[in-house]
Amino acid sequence: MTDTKTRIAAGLERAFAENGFAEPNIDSLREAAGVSLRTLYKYVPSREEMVLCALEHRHRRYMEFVFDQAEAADEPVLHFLFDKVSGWMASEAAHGCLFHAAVAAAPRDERLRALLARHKKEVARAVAELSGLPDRQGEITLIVEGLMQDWPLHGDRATESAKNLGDLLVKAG
Amino acid sequence: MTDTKTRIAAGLERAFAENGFAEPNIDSLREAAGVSLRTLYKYVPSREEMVLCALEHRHRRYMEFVFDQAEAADEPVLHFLFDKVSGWMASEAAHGCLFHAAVAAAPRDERLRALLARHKKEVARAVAELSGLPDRQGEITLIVEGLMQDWPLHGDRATESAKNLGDLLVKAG
DNA sequence: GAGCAAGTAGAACAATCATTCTACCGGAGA
DNA sequence: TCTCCGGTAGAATGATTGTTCTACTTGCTC
Repeated sequence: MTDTKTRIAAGLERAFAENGFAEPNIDSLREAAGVSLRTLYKYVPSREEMVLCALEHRHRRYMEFVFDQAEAADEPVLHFLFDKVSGWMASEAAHGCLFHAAVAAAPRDERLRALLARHKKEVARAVAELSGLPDRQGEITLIVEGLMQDWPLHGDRATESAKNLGDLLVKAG
Repeated sequence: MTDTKTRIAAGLERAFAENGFAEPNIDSLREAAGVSLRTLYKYVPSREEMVLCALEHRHRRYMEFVFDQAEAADEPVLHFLFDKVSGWMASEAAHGCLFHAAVAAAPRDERLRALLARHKKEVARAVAELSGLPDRQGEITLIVEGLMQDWPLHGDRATESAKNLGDLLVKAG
């Protein structure tokens, strides 16, 4: 039995991922969290905090989804990475990166910007470690960002483009 | 003297670009448009329409900024393209692509999604025509998307990564 | 100079919002 | 058995929202 705070965070994450950050009001967030209004505010005392809470939960789930069991790959490591990212988009992020979406909705919010920066930094570090191409970290990051942005529009064609670029990167050393 | 509708569209575009789509209320939009409330509603009869109006104006300005005078380039054409895009980010889009931001704020809005798709399609077509690499359209689009997403975080380093990837693409033919 | 088109300024309104508060319930431990 | 603890249900509140409306001004044209 997961504890209440985690259940709330998971529900909030799902609500924001499905409906964006502008639309959902407190009552729909409460319903998604599956909890009473009083309990919701007890654990997450304002709407702003609800956004941060959802994103922190998102970060943990994303890192686990993309980077766990990475050594089990029997395909080129960048193909494996881009397939994982595409799989994440397909199952969890049909509307694109949730962190960029949050910042886009409220670009003046410094805490959100900081959270985005921290998330992307940790992703870049994990990517560099996984790929074994530390001096190509910038290029791989850019491909991943492009893939996440382009996937909602072009689906698997975006994945193929990412893999092609990855191949060129590997070949060039 | 530009006509009223254009002045309103320009003001709305600026307001949404600076403050995102969730935060600005009608009165701040009115102020940015530099017009009275009555006039604002006369030309743009709802907040939803204001978003669409701003994005249509944005599209025209973006296409002009990035793709006009493209033949005057004396550097590799993809370098020219990525510099243009970076220049756009620096002067106009410090928070990333406004179309993706709009959709991210209200992912259920079909009209917004359609506008995003149309914008990206026209950009992809112009990119293919400019680059002279029509069968690499997917890869170039992905680099451009990655650059626009990554630039707010990494600035010129993102531009360099994009150019490196572009060079690999050209070399591979 | 009358009339009209196109604007400003801002009050009024109904709806919705985030947040707080009151009242109640089930179970576990002393 | 009593009594907290952690929860539910939902009403109350006060601020804010998008939108509409009234009253007034300015410049152009017949």
